Amino acid sequence: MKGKEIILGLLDTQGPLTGYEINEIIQNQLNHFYDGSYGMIYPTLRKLEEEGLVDKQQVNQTEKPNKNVFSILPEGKALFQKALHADLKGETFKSDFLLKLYFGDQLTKQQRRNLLQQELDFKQLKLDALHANQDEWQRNGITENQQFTVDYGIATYTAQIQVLKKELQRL
Amino acid sequence: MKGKEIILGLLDTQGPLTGYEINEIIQNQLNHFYDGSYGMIYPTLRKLEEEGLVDKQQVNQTEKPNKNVFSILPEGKALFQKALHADLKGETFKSDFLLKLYFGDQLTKQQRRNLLQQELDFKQLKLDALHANQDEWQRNGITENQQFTVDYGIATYTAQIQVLKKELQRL
DNA sequence: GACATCATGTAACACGTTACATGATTGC
DNA sequence: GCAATCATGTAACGTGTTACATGATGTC
Repeated sequence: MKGKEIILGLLDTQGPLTGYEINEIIQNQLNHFYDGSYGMIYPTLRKLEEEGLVDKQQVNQTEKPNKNVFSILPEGKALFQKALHADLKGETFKSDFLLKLYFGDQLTKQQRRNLLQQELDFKQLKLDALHANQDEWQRNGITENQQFTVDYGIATYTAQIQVLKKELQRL
Repeated sequence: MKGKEIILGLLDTQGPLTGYEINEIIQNQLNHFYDGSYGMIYPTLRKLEEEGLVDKQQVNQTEKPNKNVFSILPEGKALFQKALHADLKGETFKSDFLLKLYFGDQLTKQQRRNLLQQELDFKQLKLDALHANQDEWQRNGITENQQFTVDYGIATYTAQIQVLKKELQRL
């Protein structure tokens, strides 16, 4: 699944949304298994509209800036269903941290420690955010499957934090 | 770090290599934190040569097809060092599996089970490959840091396999 | 004769990133 | 006056993917 299908999926399961709201969901709920930005969201929404897969409605607001609310159309729903039932694609993971360590034979002990510590802090932040967000999310309703994606993320981060801590102690 | 720097890094740390050998290393040793293919390797090698960062030498072989062996040049080494000491970039992770589950409220129980089972099989394969490869790798020499990247991968996959199994049992 | 391994490459395309550019409203 | 939040978008670029295209040598 790519940006296009993910936006369709969000519109299909959460109802009409603005580009801004789509970004919020991606940053908060999909953060640990997908990564998107405005630079992808707005151009994609425009394309989806051009292709007749979504519908745009302008909403004027007085206390806030005006906004464009997008709704999914039947053609969009069909395309999303197709994507949802397509063959499972492999995941991609790229880690600058592991690459640097892999090549980092020439690094000093202090530089290695720094790398490990930075990565540890980073992962810890991610884990905290996941926990914090889960509480928020549960109040607005979360499905069993979505809860599982959170559990999966927590388990992954927790295991990684453990390995990082262990290695830091060893050094 | 991107393809360009990774290839430079491999040539710097492992000595002269062919495109084919670079691919082998990426598939076997970097597999769990980087993903590259011939479609990236050969065009990148050509660019590196054009930029004067690597040197190409044709080697004729009798028992095997002829090959092009690439060596890193001082300019290439400098660029690689720069990349190695640059700020740590965040990682990217994209999981088709988690995306489908996230959106998969409408999926039947059987479809969910299939997804989980497929992902479990997939992760198990990755873990087995990592273990198998480690043995091979250790014989040819592995640095402490490289050993850590393996441990990190094993810990991650193991944790994920556990969550997947638990969820499968629950269903 | 078929298959695995070694070996190299291109062309067209898709996709997303980065940087830029703007601006209203609310609350401190 | 300033920061935070809400809100939208484009242009240029970089990077990698997909599909295609080829072929030698060794081994079962």
